[in-house]
Amino acid sequence: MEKEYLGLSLSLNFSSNGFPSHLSLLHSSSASQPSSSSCQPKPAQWRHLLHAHSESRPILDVNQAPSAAAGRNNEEDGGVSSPNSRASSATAKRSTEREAGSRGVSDEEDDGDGCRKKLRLSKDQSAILEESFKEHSTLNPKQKLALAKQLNLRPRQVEVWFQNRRARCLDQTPLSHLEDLYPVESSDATKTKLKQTEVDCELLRRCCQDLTEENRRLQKEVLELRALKLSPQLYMHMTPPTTLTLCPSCERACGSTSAALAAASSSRNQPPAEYHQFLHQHHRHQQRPVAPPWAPIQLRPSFLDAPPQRS
DNA sequence: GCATGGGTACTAGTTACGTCA
DNA sequence: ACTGACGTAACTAGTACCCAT
Repeated sequence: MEKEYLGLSLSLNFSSNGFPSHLSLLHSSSASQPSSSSCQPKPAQWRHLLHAHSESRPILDVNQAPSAAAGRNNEEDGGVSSPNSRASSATAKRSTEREAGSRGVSDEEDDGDGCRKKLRLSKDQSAILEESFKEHSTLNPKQKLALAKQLNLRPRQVEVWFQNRRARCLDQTPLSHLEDLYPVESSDATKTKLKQTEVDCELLRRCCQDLTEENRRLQKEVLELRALKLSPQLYMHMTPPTTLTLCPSCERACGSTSAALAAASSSRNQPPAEYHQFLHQHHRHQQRPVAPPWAPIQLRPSFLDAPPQRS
């Protein structure tokens, strides 16, 4: 599944807590804050409400093994044909339930226990699951069944645990390549998705700062060049270069600026190397971290005539 | 070879329960 | 005893891929 992670806009507005608005939203929702729409019961809530009003079912001890849980449907324990049968059947059911308007009720009857009771896995169960996760972060149907049998859980529970575990563990993130450029100190060694989102946010904030600074510097440079253009006696003394040379102080072509100068000089027959040296003599080069790995700044060849861009 | 539909397996996001300070 | 924060099990919705037709 290929995803375009770097489609993020850099025109993010950072709120007072340092998070872009949509990330703040993510942050808050992950912290289980009730959403605005929670006034109206969601399907699961309907299910819960329905169950709360029906006293016909006995309360089950969900920490008991499936075989011991009274009334539980154990169809999955033999789920050879459908390792993800519950999810799949739920997916298949969704459309029909939507049409029938009987959402949520049929699941109960399939499950046998009605409401969502939360199982707390024992330390042993968690340890075995962790061990298994270290070996392979995904399970094939056989492994899932074996693990479920070993742990006395339903295969669906093992499956859910692995899904949640994968969500919690992020080794590679879309912005991980920026961490070398912008090291972020983290107090906690364990990477959760939420923590990684915070780190990503910090990376983007720093990149944004750098780009703003770069933009300011370039605008200043354009102004200087424009002023230079208006004083003809200055480049009367300059000899046109035959080749474009590297800047001796920074040992690079000074990024897009020199490229734009080269482009401009090729069309205007102006001396870029001398301009460059002049700039070095007249203002200090800022040594920044390596430029962020996204699109280089494109300047029009006629940028010397263009009015300064507003940031 | 192609379109199509069903099944499967996954991710992202959300909800709700259990625990703890 | 109560409460809010937090971790996480369980859920929904959506998507990609595979395979049979």
